[in-house]
Amino acid sequence: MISIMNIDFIDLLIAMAERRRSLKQEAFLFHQDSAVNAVYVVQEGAIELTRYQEDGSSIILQHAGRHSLVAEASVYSDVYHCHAVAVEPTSVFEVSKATFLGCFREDSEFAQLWAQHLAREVQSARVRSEILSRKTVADRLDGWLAWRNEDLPAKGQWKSVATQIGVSAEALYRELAKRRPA
Amino acid sequence: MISIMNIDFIDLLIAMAERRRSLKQEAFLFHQDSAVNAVYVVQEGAIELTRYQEDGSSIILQHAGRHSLVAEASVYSDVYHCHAVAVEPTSVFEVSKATFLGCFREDSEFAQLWAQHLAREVQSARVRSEILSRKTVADRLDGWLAWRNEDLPAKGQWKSVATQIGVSAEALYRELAKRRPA
DNA sequence: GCTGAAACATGATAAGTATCATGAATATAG
DNA sequence: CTATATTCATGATACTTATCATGTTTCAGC
Repeated sequence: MISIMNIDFIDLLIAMAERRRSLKQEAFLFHQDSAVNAVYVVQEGAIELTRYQEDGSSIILQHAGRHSLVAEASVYSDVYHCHAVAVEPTSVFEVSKATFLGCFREDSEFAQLWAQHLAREVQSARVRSEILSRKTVADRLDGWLAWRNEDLPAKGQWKSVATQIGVSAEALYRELAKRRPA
Repeated sequence: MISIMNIDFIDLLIAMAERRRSLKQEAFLFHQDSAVNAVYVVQEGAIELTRYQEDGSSIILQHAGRHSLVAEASVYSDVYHCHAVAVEPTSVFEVSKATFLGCFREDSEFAQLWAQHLAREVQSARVRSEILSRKTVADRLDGWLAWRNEDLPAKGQWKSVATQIGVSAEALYRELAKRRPA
């Protein structure tokens, strides 16, 4: 592949950013049914996307952390199908939808990077599903380790791993203890 | 959006198909580390993508059922990073990678449809993750119902729902029984 | 109308985890 | 260096589900 393809799409988007917005915890980035005018990349903090149904039920669609693109699919919609709320103090980069779609149409390199980004997101989301469909903490941890085999564990970050693999921190500590050599 | 955008990308790919391949159960569609020359859409049956590590561990990357595109991310790779095996008698449509990338470069409508397809896949894979991170059968079923609220349940298909939400069929039947009015 | 296969259904048991509690080890700020 | 918060750690209990067993219903094909 061409060398230019190695640049990260998210970095590219950040470089293209036209604005920056800061949100207090609990503040909305956008509301369900409002018009889609821009795409956002989380600079710091986290945005949670939640869809509410008429019957009152709700479901989380995405938990977008640092350097995540918020609601990729919104690019292809006129209105948002979910609310976006900052779950902690958060700042985001903003690129207008017009700019984004313009680049996509005119710059085939940009289009390629965007598709590549999406394809990878698909892959990692699917892997997460497979990990979460495993029943025991041991199996899920094995899956997590098998997936990101390059960069091993994390120091002081096990708690966040617990969240990722959908188990309580306590259960993960116990599993880790079991694996520690005597 | 333009009306042409409503056509399904998968249907488009099927129409473009240059070949069709039939696989017996357990047959390989491709192997890890072999060159990527084509993309495949499942016509009938199912393909399971599994990645094996040096240490012997493995993880399922995708379970591609009818009308699923197999290993979207392979389009942006020279070699496959996983094995693809038919888990039942399966037939697939084949489109060469060259044709695919050519269309992407020259036909902006095709590119748009491809990105749109990927964005939707990202979304549904993320939703599945959120559902699977819920702990009880009741919560997962609620999530499943909240997600595909349009077309309700399924007749004679509850068992497959059980697989999707990662619970045993028995547990799902019990939950459904609880919800049935006296 | 049979027949075999698959879905549907429900009971009993074992296993694994969430949760609550409580405390030690670390880190971070002042 | 001390205060305070966070991670790390481990125990006990209740709850939920996987699994095995067994039986009923449904339905396509003959």
